[in-house]
Amino acid sequence: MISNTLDKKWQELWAARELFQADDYSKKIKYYVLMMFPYPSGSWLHMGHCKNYIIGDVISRYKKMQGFNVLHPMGWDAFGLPAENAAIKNNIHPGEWTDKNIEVMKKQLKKIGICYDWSREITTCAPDYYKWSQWLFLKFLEKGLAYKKTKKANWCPKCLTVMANEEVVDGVCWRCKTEVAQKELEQWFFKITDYSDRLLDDIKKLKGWPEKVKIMQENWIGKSYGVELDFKIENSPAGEKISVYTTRVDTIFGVTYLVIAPEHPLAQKLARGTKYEAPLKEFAAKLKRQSEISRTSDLTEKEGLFIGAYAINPFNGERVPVYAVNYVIMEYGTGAVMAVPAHDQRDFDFAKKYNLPVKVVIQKPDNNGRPAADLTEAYISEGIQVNSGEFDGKKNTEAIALMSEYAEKNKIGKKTINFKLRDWLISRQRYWGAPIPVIYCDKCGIVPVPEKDLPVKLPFVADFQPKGGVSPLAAIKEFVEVPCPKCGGAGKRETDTMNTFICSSWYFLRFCDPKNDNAAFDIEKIKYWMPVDQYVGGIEHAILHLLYARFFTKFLFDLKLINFDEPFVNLFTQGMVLKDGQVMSKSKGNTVEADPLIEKYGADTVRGFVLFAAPPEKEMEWNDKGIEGIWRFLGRIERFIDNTLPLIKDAGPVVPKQLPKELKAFYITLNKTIKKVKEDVEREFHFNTAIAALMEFVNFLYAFEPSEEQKNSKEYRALLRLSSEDILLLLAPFTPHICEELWERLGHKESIFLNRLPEFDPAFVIAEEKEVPVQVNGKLRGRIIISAGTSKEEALARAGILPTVIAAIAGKKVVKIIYVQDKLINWVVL
RNA sequence: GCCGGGGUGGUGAAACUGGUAGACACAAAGGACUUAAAAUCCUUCGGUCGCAAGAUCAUGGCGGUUCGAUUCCGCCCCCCGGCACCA
Repeated sequence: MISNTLDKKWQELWAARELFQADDYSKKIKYYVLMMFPYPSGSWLHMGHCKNYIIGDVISRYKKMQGFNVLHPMGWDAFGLPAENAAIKNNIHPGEWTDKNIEVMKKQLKKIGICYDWSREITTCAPDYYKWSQWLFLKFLEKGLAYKKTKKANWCPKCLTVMANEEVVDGVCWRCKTEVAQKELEQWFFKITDYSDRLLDDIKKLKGWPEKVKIMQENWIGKSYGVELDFKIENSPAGEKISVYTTRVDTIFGVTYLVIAPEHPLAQKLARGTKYEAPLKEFAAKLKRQSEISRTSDLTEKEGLFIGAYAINPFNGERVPVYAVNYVIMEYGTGAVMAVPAHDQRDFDFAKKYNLPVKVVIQKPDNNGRPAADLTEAYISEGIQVNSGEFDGKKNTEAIALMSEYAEKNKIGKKTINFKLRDWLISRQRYWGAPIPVIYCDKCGIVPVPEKDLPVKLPFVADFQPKGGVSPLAAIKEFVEVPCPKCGGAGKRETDTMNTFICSSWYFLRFCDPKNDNAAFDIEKIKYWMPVDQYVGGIEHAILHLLYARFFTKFLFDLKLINFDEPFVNLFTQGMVLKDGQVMSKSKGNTVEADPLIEKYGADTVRGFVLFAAPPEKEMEWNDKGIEGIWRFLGRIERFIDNTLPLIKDAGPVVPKQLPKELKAFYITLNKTIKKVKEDVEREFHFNTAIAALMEFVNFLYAFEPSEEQKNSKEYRALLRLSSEDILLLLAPFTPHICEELWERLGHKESIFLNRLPEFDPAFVIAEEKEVPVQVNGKLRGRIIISAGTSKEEALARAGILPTVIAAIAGKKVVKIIYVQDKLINWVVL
């Protein structure tokens, strides 16, 4: 009876009754559960996707059955390169390709019984959505947080566009895995670095986020406390100084040379006109050709050359040579570093190679004045200052503070904070994205497109291939050539489009008010629905999307457009589905499609199996061996209810206090099951053990044999009916179709989802009889069954007569008896 | 290298604050029903010894704390994820 016909029947009824539509401003408490919306890639849904949406669906239905006003929307992150590539390959418009894919995916989501409020569906490539993405861009521009600059940017030679640092993973493009190159280009940036501190500090507020994700964000932001110190250049008529940044000012007396990035303007300037000029130029040129990854990999051998200059250590006046090296990068700190080979591994490696002196200034606590020649590696741990003038004898951890103060007082340096986080590069040289709404005018400069002219619609183009670092839009004359909105003179439209992460940085807000033509969203609706109570998605977005979404939220909070500054209260990152040890994905060709399984077993079995196989946060290696187990389980429930239907059709309510002993134990088993299922779901979504508890209960029902006189008693019949109903209610979020169906067979006219989950009766969750393990010296020697609350004396008496216990104690001296009421008895003997 | 998370039967996994290790399933074996098969129902199912009662070993390895450790502590091995010349 479990079948696709059944799936279809209920899916249609749910849709027709608008059962899962969220109600703005309902008096019920709201609950916003959101899945990271997908890119409509057109691949048939595979089990990896399904797991994700099934988890969200269970949460959504469960919350609904707890009486919440649930918002569970779905949309499409529909701008992006695959659509464009498909367009180039198959000569189909990206929009058309995207729409088709959305249709397919939507149908599939419905087929596994996911209940979204489809009336709120949004598509980021639709003008009524990207109009507001553009509007948000203008807000950033207005506040000075969007700016243009020329910078060496990450360039993907395959996608033919630039990308943000966050999109470069292990030196390759996160999407196409091509090695990323560097290209000097003028680009649009969002000043996310203005929010570095808040993005970092507010991680504390994210109590409902996995520790792992928070740590990843923290590392990405990469805040460090240090000192910037000025080293004067010896014999420099212009009074040049090299500024270095260090987090280890305590090692300043150990500086034996300075290292500077070869592209540092000062390096070039100091070498000018000397015999070092030419080699330095060559060295810099060589590094420029090298990709960022091979340059900054710590496997790359350290290389460098003396540039002919000496610098003076501001602490002790020592004269040290300046080297241009490959291991210092211009983008971080000041682009120059003081080298302390004794206490920094990189400097140590370099010093060994070029025979530079090593001077120990931090002594290991357990080692008296170890000579530098002895060091086989840098000593980077804590210790005591030596060879450090007036700071000798101090703990280095204390010296850091003292020496920072000293530097500030003597005006040779200042305390500085550095971040690894860089500004977000948001322009892309591609067609299928939201056009950046600005116009260039020779007279007025960069002019924002007036709000009334939004959206700047993507024009229809024939050739989607980007050319020479510019978007295909640049070839559309009608698009590019527009009058300047300010002076009316000749203007040129920006042809870059926005990074798609912009569209996904605020979509959760649009779901609260998806049809608004006058604003991105209405503040009152936002106040009602936001923040998202439960966000669910893949760990792969731990930095990219989640950091950007937090940034947008804080920006909108500052504009007073929203009333909270963190978007997601709870975050759940589900484990990926693997096949042959690899993430399931279309490009790898290792997908297991959901469709055939749904055809064979129905949606409920597929859902149940995915949930039962492992806890949801854990990654699972796909194997459909176990699917029969869920199929049988659902069959057992159906048969049980069908078979007992004559007995329970008109059964009355259970009156717990009047139950005879045997049935009371039955009732307690039911209550314990309710408690366990709800606890497991509410404690980190452990659906697997919740389902196992229900299986156990069903097994109990099959095994239970009432006595002759109870068989047809009204108490027994009431208990059977209650059990059947509670099983269905508890199981409904997991396997909704069969539960609806059986609920109906029990005689209910309304959807099961309009009912509350059962509550357990706290007076009936403790079994009256307990099996207690009996140990001798912690080793299990037997078990006794006692009624709850049996006294210590009686329990010991009962346990003490067990032959195994007598044998184990015989001839030994009893030292102690451990007794835990109703739980454990343990004799300690010598 | 650093930071996270793991390592439990043939398999997926349970064991929530230290208290009966392996719940619940899959696979396997046997049985019942059936002309037969499927479906269903019942039984067995970590290793070794034993007819059995039971004994003994067993949660990556070695130690420690404890009456008692999958759980706490120390050291080590392996796997997965993240970060990584960031000064």
